[in-house]
Amino acid sequence: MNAEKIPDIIIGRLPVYLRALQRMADNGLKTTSSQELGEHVGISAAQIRKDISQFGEFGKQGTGYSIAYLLDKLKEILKVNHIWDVALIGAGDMGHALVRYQGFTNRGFKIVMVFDNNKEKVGQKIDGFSIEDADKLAERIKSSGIKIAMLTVPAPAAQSVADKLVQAGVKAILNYAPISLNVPKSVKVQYIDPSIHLQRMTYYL
Amino acid sequence: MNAEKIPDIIIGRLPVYLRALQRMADNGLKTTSSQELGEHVGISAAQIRKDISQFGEFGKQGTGYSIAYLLDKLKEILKVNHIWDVALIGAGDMGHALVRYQGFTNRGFKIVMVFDNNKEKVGQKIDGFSIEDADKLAERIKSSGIKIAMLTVPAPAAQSVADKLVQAGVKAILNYAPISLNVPKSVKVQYIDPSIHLQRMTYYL
DNA sequence: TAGATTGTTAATCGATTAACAATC
DNA sequence: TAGATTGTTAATCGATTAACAATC
Repeated sequence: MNAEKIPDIIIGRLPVYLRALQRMADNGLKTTSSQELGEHVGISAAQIRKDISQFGEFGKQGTGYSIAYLLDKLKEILKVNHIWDVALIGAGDMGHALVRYQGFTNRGFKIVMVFDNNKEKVGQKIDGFSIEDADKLAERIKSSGIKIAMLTVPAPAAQSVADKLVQAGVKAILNYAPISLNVPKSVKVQYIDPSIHLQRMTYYL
Repeated sequence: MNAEKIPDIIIGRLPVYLRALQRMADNGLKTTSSQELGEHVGISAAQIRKDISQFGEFGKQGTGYSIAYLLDKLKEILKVNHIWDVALIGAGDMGHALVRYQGFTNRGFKIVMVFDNNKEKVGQKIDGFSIEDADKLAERIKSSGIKIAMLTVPAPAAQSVADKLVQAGVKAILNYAPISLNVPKSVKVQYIDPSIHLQRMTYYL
């Protein structure tokens, strides 16, 4: 693997390649080419080759890429060749939907704790495990060594919860609250806000 | 407004500015500067000024931007100064969460139809309105003139539903299914896949 | 072998930043 | 006025594409 710094924009495309390759594997395909993969994900073949080649020589001239091998390599690069425990904060509708979501299985993640600050919800069960008191969040996350959290609390609460998560050692936050979070540079944040995504498209309508 | 083509990457930042400005307005602030706005959203002041200046001269030297005025202008540019009707396809957990989501109000969107292909779900109510039969999707969307859809169906069904949506005149799809969609260039797609977002961060852990 | 496809280089294209005159 | 901040230009930086030798 290349020791130089890989641009974040390339890292951002790798999960998309991974998802498409997994789909091909599920369909029983054994090999693919940058051309074919590119058609699936809507990215040029040249760019796919360039992206992949940042990490090693995983293809073969003439025949392309072994899907199984490239899958392994991408999982290793993205560190999803093992399962990450994830904490979820906010047991509202969105939190419930994420707890029940089947799409984390086989993609490297598992929700193992759910918190809410509403005392009436604490102790209730979602899909088998109990909602815990948000007051215990820092302590529980720190002692369990969890590095990834998903934030599905209302916007006004998001920053203060994020501060606690950072304090507890969380290094990656998937933020569903519609607000930009202020965190140290060592902590990564990804944003999911359906209104933002929709507004990105209405310009073109 | 500038007639030249605005890069998509700039369009993508405008909703983030809009969200931050709305928050400032809600907090009673009247004016802001590119510096201050930049600190809120994590973008350089120079870039914010450059982005905004693509569309006109909305600021004043010495005092910055009127928040109310810039909000109006951004809403106008993004065409969210009126409410768009949205169709939702897939009444699973995620679909339910989106129907109940409060975050579309005041941001330009309203879900007005929900479809599912499960005949047992058809006719059931979510938050006051009935789940409709997915067989009627094309017809209903076409006759209502809806241009925006949210897709919360399982991955294997997503492409064929997307084809029907395109056929029915939909021009913007917010896709929650974990698969890249193939659509004509005139149709915009935005992707929300929590596993993809998480995998984008694990590289750095 | 002949055909296909990689990995990589160089050229092009596009985005970001720094700096500052204009001006509120 | 003096200070602040915009809009814009030029310089820098970074990403994408095209092309092709290497080679399976």
